[in-house]
Amino acid sequence: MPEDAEQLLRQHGITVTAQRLAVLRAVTEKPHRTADDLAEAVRSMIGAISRQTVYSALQELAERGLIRRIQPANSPARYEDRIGDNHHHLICRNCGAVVDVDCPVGAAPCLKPCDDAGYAIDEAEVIYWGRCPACISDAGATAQRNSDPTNHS
Amino acid sequence: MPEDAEQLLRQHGITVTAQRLAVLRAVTEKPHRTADDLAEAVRSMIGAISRQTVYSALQELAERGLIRRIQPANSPARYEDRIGDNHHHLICRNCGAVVDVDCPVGAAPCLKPCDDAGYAIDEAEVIYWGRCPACISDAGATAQRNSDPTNHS
DNA sequence: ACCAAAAACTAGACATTGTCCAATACTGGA
DNA sequence: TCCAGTATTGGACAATGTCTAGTTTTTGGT
Repeated sequence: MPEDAEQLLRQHGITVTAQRLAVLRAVTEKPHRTADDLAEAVRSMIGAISRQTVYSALQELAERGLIRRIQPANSPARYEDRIGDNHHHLICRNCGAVVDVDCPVGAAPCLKPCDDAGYAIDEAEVIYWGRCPACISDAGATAQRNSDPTNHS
Repeated sequence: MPEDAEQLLRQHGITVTAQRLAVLRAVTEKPHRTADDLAEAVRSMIGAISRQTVYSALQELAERGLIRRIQPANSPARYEDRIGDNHHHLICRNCGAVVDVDCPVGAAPCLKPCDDAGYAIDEAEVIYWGRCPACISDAGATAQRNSDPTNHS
């Protein structure tokens, strides 16, 4: 099975290493996790990885377009492998859970501002903020931030 | 002139202090600045202010709805006093310049996702990413990040 | 297979942004 | 004016990410 991933990396001009394969797999297995969570996941796959390597692997993968980094306010960056379809995100203000939502419009940039002020716009990033079903039913009582802000898509 | 601002704070249930007046004035004078920039501005008004006070003043003002905090990726939080009109932002990937853009739709939440996944959505945050006119004409040559990512609206 | 060059990995120090806390100073109402 | 309640301050701390120098691994040619 690792064949596929190896091919993928090579096709994108990325040299193949155990660390990068594991990082990519971790992102794929459960999207919207933080660098730290991913490092943990990778450790359970290959035993050990340094923090720095996780960061550089994620950066490399993101630069080459294999994964996408999302950086919600009040949260460390998160990563996902669903790319190229211009979807957006819905984030719970209370627990930080992230879910994907399809773009209501279409291809990027999915929105054009009335006045672009001379900017060359390449992306319209949309984040919907609200409360997730779990936090709504918890009625703001015991709910804390960061219960499991990941694979809710 | 400070009369107005004092009234404003009192009306919003905020106790009036020299620091808060200065912070509010700093935000108003030049929007989209960071806490650090604002601290500098305040110091030139009233001589001195602690970092912590700037942060708590900004938080207080934001909570009471007098100012709004925006937190673009790869940038410290920025603050603006234009509130209640659901406008969005256009940010230069190269220099970080921020400009306001009017919401192409109207009142918040200005967009409804097709599938809200059971979330109670209260805001759709839109950030347009691109390159500002200055960075376009600099043709990626000498341009560095953070030339003056502020009052370009 | 082997070797050299290039690239990636690692650990640790460092940078930035923001928060916590306890002591002191100020504000607003009686 | 005095007092209780707030706000301010500075210093330590926390979270996330980056830099760097040295070591290890991968790659491509023999």
